[in-house]
Amino acid sequence: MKYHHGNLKEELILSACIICEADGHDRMSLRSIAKEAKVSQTAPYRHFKTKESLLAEVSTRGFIELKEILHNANAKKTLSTRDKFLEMGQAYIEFGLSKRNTYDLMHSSVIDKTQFPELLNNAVGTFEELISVLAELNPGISEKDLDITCLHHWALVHGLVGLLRNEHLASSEIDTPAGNAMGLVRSDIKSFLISALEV
Amino acid sequence: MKYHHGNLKEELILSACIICEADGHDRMSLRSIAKEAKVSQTAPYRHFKTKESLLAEVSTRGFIELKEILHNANAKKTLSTRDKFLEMGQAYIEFGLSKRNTYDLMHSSVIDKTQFPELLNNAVGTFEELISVLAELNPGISEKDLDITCLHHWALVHGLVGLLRNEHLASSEIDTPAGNAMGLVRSDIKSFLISALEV
DNA sequence: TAATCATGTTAACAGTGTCAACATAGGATG
DNA sequence: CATCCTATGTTGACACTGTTAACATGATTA
Repeated sequence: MKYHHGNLKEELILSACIICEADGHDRMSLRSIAKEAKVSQTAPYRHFKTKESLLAEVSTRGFIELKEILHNANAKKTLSTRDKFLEMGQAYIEFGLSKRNTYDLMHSSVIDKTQFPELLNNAVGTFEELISVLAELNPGISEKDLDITCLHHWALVHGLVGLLRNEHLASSEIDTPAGNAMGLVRSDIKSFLISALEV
Repeated sequence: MKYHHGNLKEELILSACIICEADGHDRMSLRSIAKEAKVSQTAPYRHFKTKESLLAEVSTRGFIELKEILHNANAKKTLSTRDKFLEMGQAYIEFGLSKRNTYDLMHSSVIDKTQFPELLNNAVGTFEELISVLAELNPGISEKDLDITCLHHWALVHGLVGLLRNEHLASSEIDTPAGNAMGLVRSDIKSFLISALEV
């Protein structure tokens, strides 16, 4: 057993990503991931000033992955602009629902993004992927209107993720208008987007 | 100093509401609110099985307050249906931004809503307030379409709250399209709603 | 009056983030 | 090659957390 691990920082981040997604960031302890890396409980402090800064790293990677997903959707050259836009919306929602807890962390207030510039940049970058399709979709639109339209659509998909994430409300076990609507939308996200975005 | 407090449960809930809003639910400790009530650290356990169930109470009250706010907006008889709808949207967003941390808790996954029926009912009830205006605004709409339209608008305002909550992104200190858009929308929520909802 | 039961307390447990003090190893410098 | 420095690891400790068990008190009720 060698004293120095060699690749501890990266391994801690990867473990943290897995545990955050599996259990939720609030149930992740530094000690448990240190244990998993077979390292003492304070070893992570050589690489991360606080728990928050490890979480910031996890969050950053989440945004990077999301950005890539959106970028890939946007890069499907066989699709029309409209379809690329729909594809991005759908991809966004699917990311939010499949990486539920990670998505949660990314929008959580436990991390002060101003203290982690790289995180902030990547978070803002999500917006820029959206901007690029929307600009293509609305030629001649003013910059201001473009920004606001973009925020509008971001809010829509972000909000939908937030509501659908709530399995309790969305579950069809509960026969309520809210539950029914969520069931319907969840089963056919694309149709919902088409009607909601009116594109 | 009397042994029995007399009104401990209610006082704990009120303290919890205040602390949750002030510091965020994750920074609230049972012990600290017990201390504030000048009671031993385990006294709360006579009234709440777990910390989660106290938080559930706080969340429930949040939904009740939100429902009332929406109901009041909807009850302004001098307004047209359209204006009542806009008023509700604006009231919803303002609640989300002013009761930032409470709103956070209400949509947090730390509470399993299926275990707290009253909470679940009140959460779902928010939807029903929205339903009622939307039904008035779209006479003859099918129930299914009504539910989905409602979810659509709920997602929009919910998502907007989520994004604007993120002061880091929204702050105009950062000169990015996202930051600019958020600044604009934040300063005139009603205009945004009018254009976004196209009503 | 006596018994019951809701509501309080104290003591303890395992778990947490974090810090200070110390240990080790490997690379840079003389 | 010897030495020192620095990055990276460890141990031990602190104050704090949620939670439980065992016990105390006092109001209600039989």
